Amino acid sequence: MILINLVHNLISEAIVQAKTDGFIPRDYNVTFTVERPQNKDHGDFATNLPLRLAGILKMNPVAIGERILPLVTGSPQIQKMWIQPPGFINFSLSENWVQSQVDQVVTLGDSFGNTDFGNNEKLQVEFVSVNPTGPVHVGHTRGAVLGDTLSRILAAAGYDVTKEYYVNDTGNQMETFYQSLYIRYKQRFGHNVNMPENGYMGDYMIDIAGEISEEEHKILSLEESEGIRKIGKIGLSMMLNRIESDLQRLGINFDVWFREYILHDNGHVTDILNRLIESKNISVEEGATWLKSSSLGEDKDNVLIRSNGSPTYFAADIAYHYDKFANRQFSKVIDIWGADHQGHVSRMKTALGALGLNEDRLIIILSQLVTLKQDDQLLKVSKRSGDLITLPDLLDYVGADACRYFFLSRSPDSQMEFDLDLARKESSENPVYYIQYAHARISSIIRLAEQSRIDIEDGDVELLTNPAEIALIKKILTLPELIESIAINLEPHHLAHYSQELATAFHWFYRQCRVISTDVGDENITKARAKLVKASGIALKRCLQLMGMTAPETM
RNA sequence: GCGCUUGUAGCUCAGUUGGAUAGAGCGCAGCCCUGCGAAGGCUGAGGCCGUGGGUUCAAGUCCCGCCAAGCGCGCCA
Repeated sequence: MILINLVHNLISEAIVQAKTDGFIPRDYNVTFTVERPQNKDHGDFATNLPLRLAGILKMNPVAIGERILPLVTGSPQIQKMWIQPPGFINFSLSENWVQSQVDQVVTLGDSFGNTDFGNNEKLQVEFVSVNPTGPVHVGHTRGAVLGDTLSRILAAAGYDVTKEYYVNDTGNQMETFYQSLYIRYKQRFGHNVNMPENGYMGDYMIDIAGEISEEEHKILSLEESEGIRKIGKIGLSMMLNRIESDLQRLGINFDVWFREYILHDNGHVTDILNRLIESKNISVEEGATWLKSSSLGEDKDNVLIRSNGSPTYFAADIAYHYDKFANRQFSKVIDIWGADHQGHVSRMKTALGALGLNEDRLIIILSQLVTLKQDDQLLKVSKRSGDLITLPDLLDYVGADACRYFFLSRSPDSQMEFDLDLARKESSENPVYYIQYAHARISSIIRLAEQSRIDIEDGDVELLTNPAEIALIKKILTLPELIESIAINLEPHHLAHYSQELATAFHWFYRQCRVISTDVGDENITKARAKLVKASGIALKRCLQLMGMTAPETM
């Protein structure tokens, strides 16, 4: 069991007892929190229960603590419990138990940190979903890293996770993409034709046009509309291949690439429309079909079917999300969207509600926009103008590991400025190297231990009594708790910070404690410490894996 | 105008959902390798937590106003 939950349970049991004893009114709903104090003098865990009870009991919090404390039963993990003003009950872990966990971590190996918290619940994370009209750029990359890392962590927390990319291969923007590509293609063969008004101007369009063989496809011999259709189909699949391989460079693979056109071809969009008509949430005005979202609490109504008869993106998106829940049976769906889609959030949820689904099952995380800075100038990111920094550009600059760590370590709802010069210049001072260095150092020690024929498995963990050793073990042991809390709060940026703290705890231990010693009489402590190093390596490697980063054994 | 998000050290950012003396990295000033990786460790300086009220035993955290920045408010996606 997760430690913090254990403490929580001990207190809950004490509350039940206190109610039985008549100390706390039976019908009073007691709320309290258990936290890890930042000050070491306050133990490993603390609860504010006495402070919370002070109001209703009209007693001094410390006095309340003195009544509650005897009701808290002991456990092998807890060594000491005490009351401290202004009214906290503090808990400290048993040193023996802490030491014993080193064996436990080594036994668990790569599965250390996993919990069964998610109970194998079927869960979907949909992210990136960049329109295939252009490459993935820096702004998308933030959401990509967030979604992928979150998926990895949720899987570690015991969920059955499906990673999905929604391909918007239909609609006006695609038509523009097809036309733009057709024009570029004709230009390539010397035709004097101009790009459409809002065409996609990026150089990648010229690249793609250049890769399409006229011998094979004979596009120029077709009538214009036919040529556009044909080259569009080819261009779309080339674009998707690029997106897929760019994301793979970042360590991201999807389980499902869901194509929007299927929703139209299979009649899902029409189905949804009928369901909404049945539920009387539809109106027809000015030739268009509207979702009457304003009567469901939204600011305004939204068009589902345009007056020209074609469904909007919104209509398809409703069908898509309905399919996730009703047909594919995900218990929860996490969508990661760019902040520019923020206006879409509440109407999407409202639509699901209108279809009789519990809108809380859809969780939408918005990642704020990324602005780029180079030479102290802000760069504008516009796909159509072609003025953009793409994911492969970024990977060439800073590498996948730094890229992932950089994006992951910031909370998604604060907008960030990506200084390209700094990211590049800092590469040797980036936190990512600090963490990876710790892993390389650990690997180096393990190598030396093996060469010296030290039997790590034989180490006696009870010899690990140095404060640096205990602190390191305790830090390692918070990983399962962290994974569980990320699964609840969906805030993976904490993992980035934890990794750094873990590396710091290790580096400090390394300075304080000689691990491999050839001195006579040091054999036992050497074996014990080598085992701790191994456990540290397991925890650190797990962090790096969850963050999608490499765990180098040398650097 | 309305809505969403943000404002914490010189810079980039955390802050365990209301707790005890507000933290980390970079940068800055020092100190530490004749033994396992110095891409490391240690010490120090640096804060009106945007601002003004409020809520209570307790506010960076919750509520209201104001200021500033970003985004959104299409029969685009």
